[in-house]
Amino acid sequence: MADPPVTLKDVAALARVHPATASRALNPETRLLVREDTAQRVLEAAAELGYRPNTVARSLRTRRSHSVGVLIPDLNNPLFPPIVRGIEDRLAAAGYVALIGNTDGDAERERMLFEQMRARHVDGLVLATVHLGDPLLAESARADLPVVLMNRLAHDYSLPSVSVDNERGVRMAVSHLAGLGHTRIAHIAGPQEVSTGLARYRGFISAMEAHGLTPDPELIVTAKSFSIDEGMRCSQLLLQRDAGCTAVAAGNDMLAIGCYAALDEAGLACPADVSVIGFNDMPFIDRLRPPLSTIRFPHYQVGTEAAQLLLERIAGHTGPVKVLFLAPELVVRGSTGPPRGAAGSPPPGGPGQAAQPSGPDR
Amino acid sequence: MADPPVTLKDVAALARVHPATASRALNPETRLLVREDTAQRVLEAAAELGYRPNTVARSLRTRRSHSVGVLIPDLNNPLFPPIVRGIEDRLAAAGYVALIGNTDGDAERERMLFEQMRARHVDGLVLATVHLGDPLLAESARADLPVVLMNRLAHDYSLPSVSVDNERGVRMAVSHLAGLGHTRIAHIAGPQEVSTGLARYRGFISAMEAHGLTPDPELIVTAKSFSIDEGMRCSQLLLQRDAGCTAVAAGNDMLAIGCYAALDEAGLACPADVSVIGFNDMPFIDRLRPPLSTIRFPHYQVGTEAAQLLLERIAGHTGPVKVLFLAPELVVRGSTGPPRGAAGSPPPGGPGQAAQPSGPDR
DNA sequence: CGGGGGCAGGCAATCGTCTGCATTGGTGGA
DNA sequence: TCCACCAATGCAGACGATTGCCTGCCCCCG
Repeated sequence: MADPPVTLKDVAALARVHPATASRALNPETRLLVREDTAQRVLEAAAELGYRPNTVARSLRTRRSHSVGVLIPDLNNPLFPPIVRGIEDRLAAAGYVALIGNTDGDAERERMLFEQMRARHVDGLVLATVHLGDPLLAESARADLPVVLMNRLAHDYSLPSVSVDNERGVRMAVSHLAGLGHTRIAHIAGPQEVSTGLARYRGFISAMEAHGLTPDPELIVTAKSFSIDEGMRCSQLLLQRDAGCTAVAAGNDMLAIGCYAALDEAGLACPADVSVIGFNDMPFIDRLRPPLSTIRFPHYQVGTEAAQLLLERIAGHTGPVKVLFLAPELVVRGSTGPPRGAAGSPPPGGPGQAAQPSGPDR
Repeated sequence: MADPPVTLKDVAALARVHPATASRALNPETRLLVREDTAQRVLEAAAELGYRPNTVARSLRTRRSHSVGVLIPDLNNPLFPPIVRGIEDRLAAAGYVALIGNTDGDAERERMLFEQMRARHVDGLVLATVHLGDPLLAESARADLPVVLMNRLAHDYSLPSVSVDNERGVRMAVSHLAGLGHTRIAHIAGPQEVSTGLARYRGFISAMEAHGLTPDPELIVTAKSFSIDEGMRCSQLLLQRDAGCTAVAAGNDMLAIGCYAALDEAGLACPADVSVIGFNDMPFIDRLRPPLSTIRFPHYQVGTEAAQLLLERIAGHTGPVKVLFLAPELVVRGSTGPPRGAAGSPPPGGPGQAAQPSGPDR
């Protein structure tokens, strides 16, 4: 019933050559070691039999699995699907596949998955889960396992990584709000143990100062995680303090969603009472009411670039470490407007307005 | 620099046994062939050296890759991340990994990915992309490759599959709308080449009849794909026809989002002018304004069950084919209410109301 | 006419693990 | 005392592809 698997030996037999010759003929790298007509004969034989090389055997011999591990916090976070697709697409083009692992932010799970990946002899790793000073990095180095960081960075710049320019993104957000006339701008910061949370917090501080505004500690709350619940909790805190904030720059879109919920609950209107701006431009975030103004970055491209960098390391490119920062972009939608009673510029865009190229942020 | 990899031979040497014995001691299945104390010695040696079996070599020998292929249309469709996580989690518990492939609805891409999977000697496949009468199914059968269908079904019930009870789900939606007093209920049907689109369409027809309502062809539009754009196009068509519809049962949530956009554009309010109900209860769909009423089904569980079924087939369970239908559930949110001017029952729920157990749908 | 050189392709080892079969040593029964 | 038998372990051959090395063979030049 099941077809007997076709092996290299079968192909060789049909082409009347030694398996070794067949192997060489089939491999583009070594084809030139074989006479043109012989190679042709082998190729035909392979086609006729429907030969498919056994990747497993090949891997054993060449010590290349042509697979890479990808560790992310949670695929359910809408941020990741596009990134993962970027990775997978780029990898597929090079004959690689990705093994996805979800850590759920749990260090133990992360370690377990890491072991799993090693056992499967992945040729490299893309890590989106790294905490500042993660022990996995040292271990990967010891094992000579190429690693690329994504989205988050290690504390030094010693590893290839792809990330968005978080500082710059937040500056764009703050500039936008300040330009609308806001002065009491709050920040819901992400967790400070991960580089994105930290970078955006720093960006916020420096952007405020650059605009001659003093960041008020009363107006800064730090979330324990990038989640809707935490966004809500932090926003409630902010509202309770009653420090007169008219705009909120959230650490990411999830936190912004939580902020929406808190405003709703408090009977406040967005953007009439409080403007909100997010970060990431998650898929479907433009379908909220009001559509969320946010900082976009090219998710898919983060994935492709990360894969590209990793493939280069795997191929043995040993040049200087590349650290890529992709440019963020301000997307003005309906959640940001001038503060109540301001005689300033009119709201720059209604719902559904097209993205606006990056504003004057430096 | 790089650690020399620890092999079975190394472990055997340290434990002063033959590699074969070490192998048997390490494998729970065969451990009882080895004397207790010997096994213990081997285990200790393995632990001391940090031995990790080479999965590649093992696969070559046992012809089990401990990996399965998962073909889905597009990971960016929010429906899939939870399902994929379900699959991955269940598989991981059994020592398997998933290779994800995105077909983008393209038959050629699908075929290519299928070949890729076969080349990698996956032990089985989970297919969420099957078109009615897909040739891949025959091919998998020829290759003795276990297959589980997900979300969509083949036209006969000859393959293990996991799916939601679509007919019943739509009946629940229609019952809900009819119960609110709607009689002019439209349906935006999904593509009829895939079983979900077809089943929901049929469910709609029969549900209407069950409520003594005649389904008006004027009020039924078929989308070419489950996308926002198509939902918008179909809704516009519906509104142009001006056939007096007061409620729309969309083939899925994406189509419903498109419907929102079309209503917006036409200056109509939901649910005051037109009620809308979706299908799937996608993540974040409850954050729309108004929050979308919809039919929920347990995404994650679809994934775990599919993985479970596949693992059973892989393990050689050869019993009767299981076809699983998971129960849908009506989730009433803010997008459905009584038709304008109806003196009927008050709207059953405001925004954010909790899910309501399945209504009287039969 | 002899030897050097280069091209094609064959030979065989190897990657690390598993497993059918052979071998050992010990035990119990006739 | 001898043999049959069992349990525990060793042996060696796969699994399928790759690759360093070697052998022919032909050609060219001296």
